[in-house]
Amino acid sequence: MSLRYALLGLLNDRQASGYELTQRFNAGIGKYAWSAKHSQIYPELRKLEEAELVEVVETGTRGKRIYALTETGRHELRSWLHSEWGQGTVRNEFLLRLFLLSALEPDERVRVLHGVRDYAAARLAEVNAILEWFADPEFDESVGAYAAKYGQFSLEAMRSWADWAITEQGDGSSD
Amino acid sequence: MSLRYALLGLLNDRQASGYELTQRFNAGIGKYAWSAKHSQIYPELRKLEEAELVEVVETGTRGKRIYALTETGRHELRSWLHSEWGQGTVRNEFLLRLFLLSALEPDERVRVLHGVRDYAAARLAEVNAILEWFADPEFDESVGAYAAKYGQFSLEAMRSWADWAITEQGDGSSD
DNA sequence: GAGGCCATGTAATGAGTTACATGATTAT
DNA sequence: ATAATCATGTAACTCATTACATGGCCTC
Repeated sequence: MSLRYALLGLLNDRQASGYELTQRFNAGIGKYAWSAKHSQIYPELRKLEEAELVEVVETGTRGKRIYALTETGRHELRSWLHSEWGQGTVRNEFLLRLFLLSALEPDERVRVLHGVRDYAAARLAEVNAILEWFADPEFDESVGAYAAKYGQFSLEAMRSWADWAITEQGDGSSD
Repeated sequence: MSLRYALLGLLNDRQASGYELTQRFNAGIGKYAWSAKHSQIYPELRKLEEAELVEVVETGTRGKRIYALTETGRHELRSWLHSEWGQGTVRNEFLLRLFLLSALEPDERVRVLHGVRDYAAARLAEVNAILEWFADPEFDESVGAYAAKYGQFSLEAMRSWADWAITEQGDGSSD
């Protein structure tokens, strides 16, 4: 059901076509929280329309259909956000790899850990750039602001963890 | 393919039956990184056996089959851990909710955020307990040690984020 | 007019969940 | 004997990815 709410949430921010929603899934949300391809998005929008949670507010050239939330849809989204937050689906290949790291020899592990730290640092730079963008007072709050800040905190945590893991391994060479 | 590697990784730690692997999925890995039900695990183990990545090393009463990694399997697991760590599958309902938080009115949002902070704090307590357990010198390193430490870092990040988000909302009442 | 992007769709396949189904062993 | 736990499996369904398919619009 999460895809459904992801779509409702994005449409709550502003109305959009399936194509545009697909783009947005490739950006923030898709990278960090929930991803979907157009082949899943288009049929889901049709279903949401049928359920009257969204409606087509404009049609354009070459079959373009712009969807917007209905009041029912907005209500549905909010009641989901109020429902239990614990333990939804979690699927994180990255963390899975961490769980299995002990399968490597210490020296191999250190090499991999350096890669992780670099990865975290690179992502953190991305997120910091986004946060500066949000700091511009021209925006007030868009969907991404909370998530971006969360990304900053958790990428810093990842980087710190990698540093810890590397020194734990007896290799103190940093950078 | 991740399930496959999750199983290989758990078996690398020590040999196990499908039933036991199912239990382990309900604990650490399943809670934080990757989950699976027995109905998916049993058939996958059969496939892994056919591919000679695992083998049955012991059969017990009532159809019990204990699997162990083969050399091929161990090699497969390691080469996966050496392959590209960037951007695997990410599916995190919790983070999705964060992305969509702006759909709530400020006061509702604060209420939800308090829930998030409490959730993070509770999970952090869990993880800290596990880490004390690992600190016991009787264990050296098992699968979970790196992951648990990562959990500690990232749950602290989540708690800090929630605190930040709550004060950002104009409600400074902490604890 | 060629190539890239906009825009939507369907079909086939694979991954994952829920429900159905069975039966042995252990503890009370 | 009854319930809980051990132990494995299959079937039906839903969710998600990859591949196939079409065509308009815009820029060079």
